[in-house]
Amino acid sequence: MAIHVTLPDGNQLELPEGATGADAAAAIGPGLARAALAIEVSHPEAGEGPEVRDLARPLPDGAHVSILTSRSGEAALALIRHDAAHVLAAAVMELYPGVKISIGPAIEDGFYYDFEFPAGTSISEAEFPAIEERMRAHVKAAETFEREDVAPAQARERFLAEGQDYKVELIDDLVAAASAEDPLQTVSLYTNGPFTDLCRGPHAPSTSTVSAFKLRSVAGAYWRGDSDRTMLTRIYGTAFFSKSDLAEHLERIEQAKERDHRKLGRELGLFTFSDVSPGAAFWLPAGTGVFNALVAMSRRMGAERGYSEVKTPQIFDAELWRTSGHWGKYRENMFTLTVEEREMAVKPMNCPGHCQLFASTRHSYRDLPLRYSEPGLLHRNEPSGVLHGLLRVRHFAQDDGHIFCTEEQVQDEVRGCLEMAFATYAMFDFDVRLELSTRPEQRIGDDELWDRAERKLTEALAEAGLEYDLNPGDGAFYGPKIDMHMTDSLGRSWQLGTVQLDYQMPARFGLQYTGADNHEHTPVMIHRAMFGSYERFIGILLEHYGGELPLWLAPVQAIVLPVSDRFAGYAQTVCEQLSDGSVRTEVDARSESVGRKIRDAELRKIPYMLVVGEREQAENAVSVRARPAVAAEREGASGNGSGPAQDGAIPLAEFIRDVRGQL
RNA sequence: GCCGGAGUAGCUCAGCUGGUAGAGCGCCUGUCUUGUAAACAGGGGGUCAGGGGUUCGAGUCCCCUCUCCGGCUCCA
Repeated sequence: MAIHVTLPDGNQLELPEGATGADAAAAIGPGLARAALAIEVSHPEAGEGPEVRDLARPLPDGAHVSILTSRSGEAALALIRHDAAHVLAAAVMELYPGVKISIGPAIEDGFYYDFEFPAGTSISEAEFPAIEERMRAHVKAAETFEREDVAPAQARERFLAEGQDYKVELIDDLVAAASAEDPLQTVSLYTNGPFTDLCRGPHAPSTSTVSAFKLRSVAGAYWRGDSDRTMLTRIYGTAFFSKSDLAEHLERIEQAKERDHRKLGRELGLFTFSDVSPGAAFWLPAGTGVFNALVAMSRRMGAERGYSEVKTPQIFDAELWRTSGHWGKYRENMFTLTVEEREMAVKPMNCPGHCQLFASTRHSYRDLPLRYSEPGLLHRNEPSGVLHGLLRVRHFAQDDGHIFCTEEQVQDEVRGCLEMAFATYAMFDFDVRLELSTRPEQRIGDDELWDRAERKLTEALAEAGLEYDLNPGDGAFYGPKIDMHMTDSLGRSWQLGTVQLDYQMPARFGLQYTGADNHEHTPVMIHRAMFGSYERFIGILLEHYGGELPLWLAPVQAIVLPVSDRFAGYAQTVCEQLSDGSVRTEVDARSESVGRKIRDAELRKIPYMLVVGEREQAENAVSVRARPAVAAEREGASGNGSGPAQDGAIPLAEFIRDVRGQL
């Protein structure tokens, strides 16, 4: 009997019955046989989707197969990273007798393994060299990964005897998860050298492929992600097929550190942090300038779209938060205080204040939609461990807005929010990805209401012709939402704006409007933000642009550099004329060399450097040096793609006109 | 909040097993009067995160607190 499998090019391969992936590779060619790591098998007729399997497993007749080698991209990398996790566990078990192992998967960019070390043993990066040395020994030994399928009870007994409680729990859960009609027959064990692990697989034939690896960091991680359970020690590492790929990856990480917004914020003099107010940025003048430029943009765009800016208090009686529902669900994250025996809280969001505003007067359906905006200052008492630069703070400002409208208006309003969001993001070169989050398990309101709300969001997305990912169950407890995520220049994803439908809060606050039927109705509330928080958005922008902000956002847009003290007067004139033309300009009047002034301006990433001396003064001109990104944008610039663009002296009036055209 | 690590001048960091705190850059002053990424010289600057302890003596060892960093959990 022979079996037939189909190769990716459509050709059929005939193999003896019982042939394995390795046999298939060998049948195709000896080179491939050597390079093969695993095999992707799918069996469309049997309804079996693609699955990566060990080369040693027999192939089913009629399958479609594809051999994985080091050139198979992410799937192959994930395979050897998982191998590396086993090698790590093997090394750790040898070095630390009594250690308990839990799980060790491949992840994006690498792998980890979670351990419970014996009491009194703690691991730090100082131990990495010793662990890596043991790992290298296992790799050098080219230990084969042997798969064994055994009865769950047998595996359980084995791990129980070894004191591997986490493995026992995993087996128990696997057994429990299987149905009574279809009980779990076997679990698979993989052994490399002295180490055996409960593992679904697959693995490469041997540890020898894991040649370029590095342990990266150590961290705590809760067993099964549950904060009520044991904190395990997680060791992170990464692995590649070649030393050069590894080196390149480590280099990228170093470059990312250079773009860290916390570092850039300090270097560019934008903001600072202090022990006296953890989780809150102190904005320096330059950073405040960036902040205000964004606020101005938000105000302008809001005004163009029928928003009315409002201002509401920072501190409210607890009663308001009881009404909104925050007191019950969110109290731990609010800053509370007692004022003359009244319990009060600093606002963590603006919506209840806006509801209060709405309730302050009577409304007719003719007033709707009513769109309030407020760059509101918020405080949220985030747990200390989660604070992170500008990206996770306790004090921040939101470009917040709330729309009160009739149910019939919801769809148009949601579409309007999406339009505003895309108009906002168009100012930056982001790729924006949308996510629709639907009803969570914990929710208020009946299902009919949720059906309607979700349908309205879906239809608004469809009308706007937007693609989106569905995120079932991730909506807010009061309504479904559309979240907007961006991918930055380093490929990381960040959540920015949000559009949330809320049928609950208006009802809780007893908000009403008089309809055309002369009856009272409850409005629908839409919560929306484009930036999310200004702090977070600026942090993301800094990392995205590596600190080189677009011209219109740069705190200082041009700096005038007189070549000597004699031209300070002319420099001042140039500065004033630019400032009059709304270009944020400074003069570097220090008695320093031009080279020095250029260097300092470059380090501050100031878009335009204007050198002025004898010739410029005589001709009422400036010599322009521009940072590459800005030069590329500016018409007529002589930038050659790399390096700074330098024009000869051009008339000051012409420069001002050009720059204003760019703003 | 949890696990681990760290905190020395404005910044980046050095300071071996305990013996009265150092560099570079920045800053200030003076000289230089500068043509596209760092002129030269001199000077000021630190309760070594804060508090407690051990010791004849603590930046260094121990304990507590705070903050930061890397993760985990969380982000309604």
